[in-house]
Formats: sequence, C-alpha cells, structure tokens
Amino acid sequence: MGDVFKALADPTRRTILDELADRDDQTLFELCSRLVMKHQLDSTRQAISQHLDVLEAAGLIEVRREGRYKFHSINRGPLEHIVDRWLDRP
Amino acid sequence: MGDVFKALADPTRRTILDELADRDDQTLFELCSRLVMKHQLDSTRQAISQHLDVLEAAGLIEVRREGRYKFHSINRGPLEHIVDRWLDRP
DNA sequence: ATGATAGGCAAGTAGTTACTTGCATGTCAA
DNA sequence: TTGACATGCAAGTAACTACTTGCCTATCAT
Repeated sequence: MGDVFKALADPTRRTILDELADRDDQTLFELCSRLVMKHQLDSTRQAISQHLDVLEAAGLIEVRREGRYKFHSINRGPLEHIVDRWLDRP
Repeated sequence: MGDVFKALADPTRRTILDELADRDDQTLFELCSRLVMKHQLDSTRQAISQHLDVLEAAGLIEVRREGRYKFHSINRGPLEHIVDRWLDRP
C-alpha cells in the first residue's frame, strides 16, 4: 500500500485528481489530452501513466478495464480523514 | 511559501507534527529528546532542524524566539481545507 | 571574560523520484 | 490476418531530498 501523502506531494498528481474529480471514468489518453487542454500540462503519456500507478497504489484512484481501455476514477476515501490526527474536530 | 503537501510527504515531519499536536511550544532539543523517547525516532538535531525549516516554510508550524531558545508550535491553519478541492462537503 | 548551552550555516553524499526512451503486449476494426 | 490503437514494461538519466559532517554564531550563568 502506497503512502497517500507521498502520492499527493506531486503537483501533477494533484492536477490529475482535479481532472478526475471533474469527470470520472477517463482513459489514459482522455486524461492526457484534457490535462494538456484544461490544465496547461504537457507531460508525456508514460509520465501520466506512472503517476496513475502511484495514485492507484495509494488508493486514490480506482480502475476498471474494458477491452483495450482502462478507465480511471477518483476514490475519495483515503482523503476523508488523513489530517484528522492533527485536528480536533469530530 | 513552501508546499504543504510536500511538507507532509515525509513520515518524520508528520511525527513532528504529532508531537507538537500533543505538546505545544517546544524547543529543538525538547523535540529531539521526545521524538526519541515517545516515537522511536533517532534523527540527529540537524536533521530535525531541517525538517522544522520545511514545516515552517509550509506554514505548518510557528516559531517564537526567546533569548537563545526557539519555541515551536503547530499551526493547523493550512491543514483545515487542503483536501476540500476533491471533496464535496460544506 | 570564559565555558556551556541552544541553535544556525553550508558543503557533501546516498537514496529517491519524475521523466524519458524504446520496445513489447493486447485489443479491435477492416 | 493485418494494421491501427490503447496500454504496459523496463532501463537509463537528471533533479531532488533527507541526512550527515564540521564548523560557526549567539545567549546566558558563573
């Protein structure tokens, strides 16, 4: 199991989460083009793919295969209470 | 201004925040000994000092000088809403 | 003043991380 | 089956990060 904080440490990965929060169930190519268009990112497909691996290992995204496509969705679970250890809220 | 997520990416820094959440207003030496005692950490003074610099740059701790002492306290402000961009809660 | 204490500065090192590069696998449409 | 498309794998590189090491400054008690 990957480290959620380490996964969030990279700005590109946070932008990927932004994009997936806006639109679920995107393929790698979809993500790449939308990251270029909307977020002014110009990473290669392989770079994005590796970021997705890190995010998946941290449990921050979930994956669904269908034929040659692989759809990625955000999983907000790990985000819910990661900072609660330092906060005094219920 | 430092990156809050990057500051949180290191386990030692998170432990430092744990310790400061438990007891505010600690000097560097106090922190070092308590990290050894309570958290099984054995980092050097310089290592801890550099971690404190990162945490301060990220706004996660605040500092108060008094003579030759420097007191460190946790600042929970930056922690409050860092994940809200991906969550749909009020 | 002198020594002890608390902390600061900075260069160097080992390990990690993001990214690239090139090729391979798997799926589908024609 | 063939070619195009979507993704996977893996070795290499450049930059970064945590940590060390050695010395320096500042404050205080005696």
